[in-house]
Amino acid sequence: MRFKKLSRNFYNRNTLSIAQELLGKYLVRQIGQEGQAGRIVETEAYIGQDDDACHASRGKTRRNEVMFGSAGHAYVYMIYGIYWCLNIVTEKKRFPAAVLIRALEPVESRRNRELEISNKELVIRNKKLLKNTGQVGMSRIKTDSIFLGTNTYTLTNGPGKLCRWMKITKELNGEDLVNSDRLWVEDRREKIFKKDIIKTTRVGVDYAQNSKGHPWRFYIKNSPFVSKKMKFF
DNA sequence: GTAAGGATGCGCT
DNA sequence: GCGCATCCTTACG
Repeated sequence: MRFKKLSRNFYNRNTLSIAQELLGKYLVRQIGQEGQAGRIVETEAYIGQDDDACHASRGKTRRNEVMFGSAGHAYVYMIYGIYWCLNIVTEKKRFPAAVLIRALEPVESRRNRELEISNKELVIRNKKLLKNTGQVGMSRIKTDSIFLGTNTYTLTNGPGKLCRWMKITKELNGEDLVNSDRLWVEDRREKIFKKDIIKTTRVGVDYAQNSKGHPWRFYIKNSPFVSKKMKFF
């Protein structure tokens, strides 16, 4: 393996720091010889029982018990009867907190056989294309694109969609991302600067009277892959 | 462009 | 029963 998986120490910290530092890291899914990787471009923090938008706010249940365990594990839950969402557990044991992965920039799919382009080059290439044409080219994930009948652009710009693309389901609930060979996050040594991180309120938590206004959503400025519609130009 | 509604499982009151 | 950390399609102007 070329890149280092993020360690327990990375996850066993303050959730707001982790949510921001996960931007620019790479989520990797491996299924036998197949797999996908995506650059994380959008996250949200859910922190403890005082956060009334957090699933753990009303205590420990069968669904959310992973959040109460040690950091670095996957908390996967079903939403609206159709979609799965992926969180990564943070903070010390017994403190329920996690980071929701909301959007990726897809960079690899081993169902394609074009593996010669480096991720860095691909990201640069996408930025250039975006600047010049307002479009993003994603030749390497053509197979998935055709399979889903949609643009690569809109393949992973939402928590439900990225799980669909990566085949993340209940099966991975509780998976230890520090040791897993099925799902992990790796550092490809890309630095995201503070000035390029947008902080705003979390999506879909209007019901949370106390914490709905907290600026706990983070995304990479100007990324066309975030879940909310972006204004170009 | 915006708005409304449907699909659908399951956790919680 | 109700409502959800979603997403897509349809119906408007």
